[in-house]
Amino acid sequence: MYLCVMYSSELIKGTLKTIVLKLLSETEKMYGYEITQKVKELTDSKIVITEGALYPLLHQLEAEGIVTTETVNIGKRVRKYYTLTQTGNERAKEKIYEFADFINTMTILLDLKPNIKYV
Amino acid sequence: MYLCVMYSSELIKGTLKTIVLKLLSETEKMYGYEITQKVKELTDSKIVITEGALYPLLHQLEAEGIVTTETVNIGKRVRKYYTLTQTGNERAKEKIYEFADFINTMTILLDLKPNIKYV
DNA sequence: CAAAGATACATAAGAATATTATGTATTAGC
DNA sequence: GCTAATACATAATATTCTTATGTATCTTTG
Repeated sequence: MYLCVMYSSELIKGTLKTIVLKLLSETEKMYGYEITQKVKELTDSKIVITEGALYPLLHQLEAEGIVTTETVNIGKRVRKYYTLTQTGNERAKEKIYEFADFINTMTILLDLKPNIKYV
Repeated sequence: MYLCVMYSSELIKGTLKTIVLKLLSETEKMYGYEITQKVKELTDSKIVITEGALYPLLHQLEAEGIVTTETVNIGKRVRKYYTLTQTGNERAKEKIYEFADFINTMTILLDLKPNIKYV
């Protein structure tokens, strides 16, 4: 699940998958806890992913063939790494593009940043 | 409810309230069907609000004191206008600001548009 | 002028996703 | 030795949207 310190929880619903796919598309392989920490770090604690949302999602992604897993023993503790499959990489690109487009649409709709110039 | 032609529905969850509050903050008073048409028009049919999502939300906003209603008879048909209260205006500003900030965070997180210049 | 589509409201059952809570266990720091 | 952090997992609940259905009027078009 999400636990969002700054934003109302309803706002963030549905972005978790996009975030996870983006991180996995950059880092080759990551484990669950690592993902939560990375998101916290990158968003300055504005978005904090909780386990109740993350783990079920990761299991779902695995079931769909979006990721493959690899279990590694760190001492006596288990760590489960997730890696994007080829399909997963495509899905990641699609999701990120979709979100970028969504941001554009919402920016127009909410009349935000009326004068943006890409340089 | 939402019925989104272009975006996956999960992505848009939670933005409906922000959209409605934004439109009402611009137009003084609007009725439900008008809101659906305006959103459709402004987003080029990329976001289409459906009645099953919209009406319950409007009723909820009324119950919370965010909007007041005014029923007008157009011929034999009824039209229910919604107007933001003072509290509603504040909530609208908050929601829009929150979403703008959320977009910024997500833009960083997803590494979108690295070089934007505001002119 | 009849049918289809648009206008205009409303609600209810179901699905999807996140929240909250709980559980287990190891490791690090104080 | 205790607390916090690391690391996994799941289950009950809540929220929000989807899908479906219902009623009724008005407009357009063949």
